[in-house]
Amino acid sequence: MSERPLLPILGQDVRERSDAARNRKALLEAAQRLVDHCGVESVTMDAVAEAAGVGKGTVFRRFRTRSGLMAALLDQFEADWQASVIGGPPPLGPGAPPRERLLAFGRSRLEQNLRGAALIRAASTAAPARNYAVYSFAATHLRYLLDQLDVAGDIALLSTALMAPLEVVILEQQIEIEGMDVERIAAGWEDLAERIIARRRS
Amino acid sequence: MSERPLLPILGQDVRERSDAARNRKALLEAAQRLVDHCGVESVTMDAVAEAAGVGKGTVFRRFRTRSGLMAALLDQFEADWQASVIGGPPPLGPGAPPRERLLAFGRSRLEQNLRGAALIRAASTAAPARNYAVYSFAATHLRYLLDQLDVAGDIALLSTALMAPLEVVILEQQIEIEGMDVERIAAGWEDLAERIIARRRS
DNA sequence: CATCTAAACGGACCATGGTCCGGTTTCATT
DNA sequence: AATGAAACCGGACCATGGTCCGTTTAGATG
Repeated sequence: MSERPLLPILGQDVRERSDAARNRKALLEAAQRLVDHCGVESVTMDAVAEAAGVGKGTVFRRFRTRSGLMAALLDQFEADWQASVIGGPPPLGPGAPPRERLLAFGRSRLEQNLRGAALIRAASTAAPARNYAVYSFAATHLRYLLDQLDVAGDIALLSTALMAPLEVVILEQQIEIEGMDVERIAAGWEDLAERIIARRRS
Repeated sequence: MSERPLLPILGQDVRERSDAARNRKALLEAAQRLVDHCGVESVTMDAVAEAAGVGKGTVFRRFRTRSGLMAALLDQFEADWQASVIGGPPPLGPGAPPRERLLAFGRSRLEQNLRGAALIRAASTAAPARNYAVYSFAATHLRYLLDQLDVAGDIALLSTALMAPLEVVILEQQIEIEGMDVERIAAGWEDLAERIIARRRS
C-alpha cells in the first residue's frame, strides 16, 4: 500500500532516496503509534521524532508542518473508506441506483468525518493543498453521482452545498453546542439531498 | 457579605473593575490598530501587549487566547452588518418580502465573510463558544426567514445547510483552489436557496 | 574504487502562544 | 479614613512549532 497521493500531483516526484523513504515510513509508524496511544492533540513533533529515532529537522523536512504530518496520517485513515466507495458493497459501492448511492454516501461520509474528527482538525490548519486531496475524492464522487442523477444546475456548486454541512466544524457545532444527535443530522442531510436532486435536466 | 445582584446566569460577570475595563479598551484599540497596520497574521500577543502599554499576562487574562482576542475584534467588525440586517434598508433589512430578504442575506453574508476572512480564520481555532455568538446571530435570522417562508422540514438543519457553504474555509477552497469567482458562488447559493424553500408547509 | 554532488540529516536555535505567582489596586463595608 | 479581600497586573518562565546550517550519506559516474 503505497502512500503516495492518489491524485497525480503536477511535476516533481523524481524518486526518493532510500534513507529518506525509510525515515518517512518510520515517522508515519511512530506518529500513528503515538496518536493511537495518546490522542492526536498530545502528540508533539519532538515526540514523533524521538519515537522514530530521528532528528527533529527530519520530521519537518518530510512533512513540512505538523498539519502536514497529520494530513499524511489522514490519507491512510481515508484509504479504506475510499476503497469501499470505489469497490465496496452497495449501496455505498457501485451497483445500487444513484439515488441510493447518494444517500448512503451522505450517511457514510458523516460518520467517517466524525470518526476522523481529531485528525481532520489537526490536519486542517494551513496547508490548504494537502488535505485537499482527501476532500477532492469525495467531492469528485459526489459530482459524479449528481451527474448520474441528471441534476440540473451548477453541479460543482451543488456538490459543495452537500459536502459543506458534513464538515467537522459544522458537525461539532451542531452536536456539541446545539445538542443535536447524529440521527437527526443524517436525516436532515437526506432531506437536503432530496431537495437538491429534485430539479433535473429536462 | 455583599450580595452582587443576581443577573441572568447567562450573562455572568456582573461588573468589571475600572482598571480592567480601561485595559480591555486599550487592548482592543491597540489590537485593531495593529491589525489594520500589519495584517492579522503578523500580530503577536506580545506586540499587542506592548502597544497597549500593558503586561502580556493581562492580554491573556482578558481574552484567554489569541483567538479569543481575534473573536473580540470580529464582534466589533460584525456589529455594523448585524445592524443593517436588523434595521438597515431593504432588501437586507426589514421591509422586503422574505424571499428577497433571504436572497439578499446570502449575498451579503458571502461578501461579509470574505471581507472578514482573515479575522474569522484567526478567531476560529479552538474556543468554540466565543465565535459562536457571531455565527448565532446569522443563524437565528436565517431560521426566522425560513420560518416566515413557511418552509417545510427541520428548519434548524436547513438553515445550517444554507450557512455552511458560506463558511470561509469553503469559500476559499472554491475561489483559490477551484478558481471559481464570487459571482458564480453567489448565483449558486441563490439556486440552493430556491431548492430549499421550494418545499413549504401545506 | 575514488570521486563528486545533490539530497538528507540532526540538533542547536528562534519565535510565539500560554501559564504562574508574588505584588498591587480597586472598591464595598465599617 | 481605615480595612480586608477579591480581582487584577506584570513579566519571568515553559512548551512547542518551525528554521538554519554545518555535516553526513546515497548513489551516479568514470
